[in-house]
Amino acid sequence: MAIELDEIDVKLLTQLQQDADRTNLELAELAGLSPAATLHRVRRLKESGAIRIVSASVDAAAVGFPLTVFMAVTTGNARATERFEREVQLLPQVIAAETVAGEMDYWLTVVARDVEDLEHTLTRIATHGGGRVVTYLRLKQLKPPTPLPLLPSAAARQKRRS
Amino acid sequence: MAIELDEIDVKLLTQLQQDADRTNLELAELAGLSPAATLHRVRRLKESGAIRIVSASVDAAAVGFPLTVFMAVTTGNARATERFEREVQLLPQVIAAETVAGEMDYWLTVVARDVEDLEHTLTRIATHGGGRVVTYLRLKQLKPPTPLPLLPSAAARQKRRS
DNA sequence: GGTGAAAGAAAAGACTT
DNA sequence: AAGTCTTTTCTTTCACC
Repeated sequence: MAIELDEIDVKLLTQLQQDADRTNLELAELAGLSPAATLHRVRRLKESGAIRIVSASVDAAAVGFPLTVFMAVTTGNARATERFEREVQLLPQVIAAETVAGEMDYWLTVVARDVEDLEHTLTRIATHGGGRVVTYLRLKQLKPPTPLPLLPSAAARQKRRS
Repeated sequence: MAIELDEIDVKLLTQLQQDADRTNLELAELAGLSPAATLHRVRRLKESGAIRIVSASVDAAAVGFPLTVFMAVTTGNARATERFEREVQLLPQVIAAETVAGEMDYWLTVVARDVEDLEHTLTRIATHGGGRVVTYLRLKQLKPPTPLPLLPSAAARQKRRS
């Protein structure tokens, strides 16, 4: 199931999660590998699906979205759920949505230019299948996204020993 | 406050949020701009802080973390809060944390290799300042992270007209 | 702030160990 | 699977608009 990673893969993935805006040469030096081998490894990590995408993280507040709100939502019957899921896809202010198991059914990330914009999105959700909706206004990042605490897989360690 | 963006900036930011793993040449073509001008624009967007970081998004499940859990947490007094915030920074399984205003005080993203690993993290949080803790097991992505619904700023539109 | 051309750097590929 | 070398391609800088 899980992709086998050796020490070098772990190094590469950890670096790339922190900063993917480096040249292959810099990355090679950080990993203690030749540039060609590094290129090959990184390509394999992308092809295997370990690396999903490389993307630029934009500062929402800096580009006109001072409000970020997290919303926990429940839906009722199947009809409401379907309506809700469709609305989530349609609303551009909903920049991410997850299905969850627990006290609520969905977790949304919503951005807004101002309170009016936010209220509009909230209303749309409430009137399109949203049942109970709990909102949390994002105040600040306490811990900015960190790399996954990766470890070389047992198989990779074994391989290295041989 | 907000950085002024014109139509081209919006195009570039939208593309880079979706895929930053393109050459400057490809990006230039998508934006309808010369490679040199594109390079200049992107550098400015990074320097201005509109682009925070460029990073690789790793598939947690694919690299050995089949469980992702969101946790809403409240803390009690100032002492508990301080302990909690310290613990969040220390636990590598907590890969992101936000301070929020609303029914709860914090929103955490936690990854785990198995149920035992998850239980360990939960216990650490509960015993280090965590008050009420509500967990939501992530089932699936309903809407994968989309680019911000950016618009050219009024000033930039004005400029273009002149 | 944009364009176009030239120099420098990096990535991709073939071959060797 | 990794290292070296060569070719190709991209990035970067500069002068000019």
